[in-house]
Amino acid sequence: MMETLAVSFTLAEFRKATPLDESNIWAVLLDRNNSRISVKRRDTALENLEKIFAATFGLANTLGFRAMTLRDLCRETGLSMGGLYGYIESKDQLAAMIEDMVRHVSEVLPGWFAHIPSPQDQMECILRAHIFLSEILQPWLYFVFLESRNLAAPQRDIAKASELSMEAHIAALINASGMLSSPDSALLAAHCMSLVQDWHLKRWKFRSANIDVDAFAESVVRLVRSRIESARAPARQPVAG
Amino acid sequence: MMETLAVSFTLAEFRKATPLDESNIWAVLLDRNNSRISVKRRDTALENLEKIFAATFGLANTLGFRAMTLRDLCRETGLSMGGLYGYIESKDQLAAMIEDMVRHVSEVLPGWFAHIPSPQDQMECILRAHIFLSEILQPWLYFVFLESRNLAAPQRDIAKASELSMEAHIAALINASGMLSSPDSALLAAHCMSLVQDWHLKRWKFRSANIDVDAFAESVVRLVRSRIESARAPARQPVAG
DNA sequence: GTCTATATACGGATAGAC
DNA sequence: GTCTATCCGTATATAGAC
Repeated sequence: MMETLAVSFTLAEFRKATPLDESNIWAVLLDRNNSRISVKRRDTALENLEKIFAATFGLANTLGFRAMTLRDLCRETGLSMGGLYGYIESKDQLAAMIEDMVRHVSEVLPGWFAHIPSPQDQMECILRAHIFLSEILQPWLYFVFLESRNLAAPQRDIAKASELSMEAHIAALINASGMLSSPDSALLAAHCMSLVQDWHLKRWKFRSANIDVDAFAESVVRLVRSRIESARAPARQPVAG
Repeated sequence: MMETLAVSFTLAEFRKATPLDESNIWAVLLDRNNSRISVKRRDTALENLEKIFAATFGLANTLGFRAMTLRDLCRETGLSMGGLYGYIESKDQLAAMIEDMVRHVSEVLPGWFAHIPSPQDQMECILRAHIFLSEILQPWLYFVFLESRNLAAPQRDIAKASELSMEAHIAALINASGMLSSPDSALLAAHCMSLVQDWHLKRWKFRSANIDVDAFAESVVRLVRSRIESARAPARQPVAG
C-alpha cells in the first residue's frame, strides 16, 4: 500500500496509505485478544475498549501504570470493577495487550518500504513513517517506552528486541548506501532511534513550541542525511580553544 | 576548573576537572538535605545514604519508583523501617532529593564552559560534558528522566524547565555560530537533547554492543557538526523513488 | 453484561523499647 | 541510632445479585 507514496511524504499523505490509525485500532485490538474478552456484542466491546485504553493512557501518563489503580480506571471509564473484568484478565494483562499491539506495529512497518531500491531513500522513508506512526499512535508507543521496563522480564526483553531489530535494519541500510561503515553506521543507527523516539517522548515540548510533525520529520531526515553526506567530503576542523 | 580542558576531551580528562563524581556525591547530598536527616554521625550517615540511594536506583529500575515499597528498600539496605526514616522524611521526599541533585547539576554545567569564545566549540563542549556527566551519574539522570512525570506537579515542572533551559542555551549557541537560524536551530537543539540523553537511557544497548562513552560522544558531536556545516554547502538531492 | 459487596493482603507511617 | 510492633487505609480480585 505504501507504493503510492513519494520518497518524501507528509503526515497527511502517510495517513492515506497506512492500514493502522486511531479509529480502526480498536478493532485490531479486539481481534488480537478476542479469546480473553468475555463481552460478545462487538459494538459494545469496541466502545468500552476505547474507553478503557484511553483512560489507561491518561492515568499511566500522570501516575505511572503501577500506581494507577483499577478503581481509578473504573472512575474514568464509568465501568465497575466487575464490568472491567469482562475486558481484561488482570491488570498485568492490560499492559501486555498494549505491548503486543506496539510490537505488532513495529514488526510490519519495515516491510512497507522494502520495494524502494535506494538504501538511503528506504531508510529515510522508514524514519518518516516511524515518526508519523508515533504521531498517530503516540499514547501506545509512549506507554511501551516508559512502562515496559517495569513489567515482567519477558515483556522487557520483547521491547528491547523490537528496538534492536529496527536499529539493525537501519544500520544495514546505511551500510548499503556505501557512505559509512561498521562502527560509524551502528552509532548513527542508534542516533536515528533516539531521534525518532523523541517525537512521542517529548510531544509536550514540540506542541508548546508550535513545531508540527512534518517539520520535525524533515529536520530529522536532514540531520541524518547531512551526516551520511559529510563522509563524501572532508569535514572542516573546529577552531581550537 | 574546566579551563584546563582542550575543546575535544575524553571521559578520563573530564573526570580530572569535574567537581562531582560517584564518591563525593554522597557528601553533597548530605549537605543539601542535612536539615531533614536526623542521623548526626557523619560517616554513618554517608554510608547509609549510599546504601539507600543505590538500592532505590536498583529497585526503581526494575519495578518503578511507585511500585517499589519501603519494605523492599529495607530488605536491600539492611535497615529497618524505623531506621530508614532517620534518613528520609517520606517516600515522596526520597524522590525529591534525587530530583534536587540532578537539577543542581544541570544548573551548574553550562557555566563551566562560558569562557570558550567560539559558540560552536562551546556547544560541543556542553554536549560532551553532558554525556560524560550522564556516564558518571547515570542512575541519577535515568531516575529523573523516567520517574519525574509520575511525581507531583511541581517536580514535573522543574524537570521540564531544566530541559528547556539547557535546550535554549544550545539553540542560542547554534544561532551565534551564524550557520543556522530560528526554526532550524531550535529543532537541532531539541535533537541535541535527545542525542545526549540517549546515553543514560539506553546504556544497556551500548554496553552490549561494546560502544564506549568516548566513541559515543564523538559520534554525537560529529553528527551535529555535519548538520551545521551542511548549511555552508548545498545538499545533494536524494534519488527520487 | 454489569452491578454491589466482600475476601484477603499489603502499603506508608509512627510509637515506643533498647 | 536502630529495632519491633502496630495503626489505618487501600489494593486486586472474586462471588453472586439482577
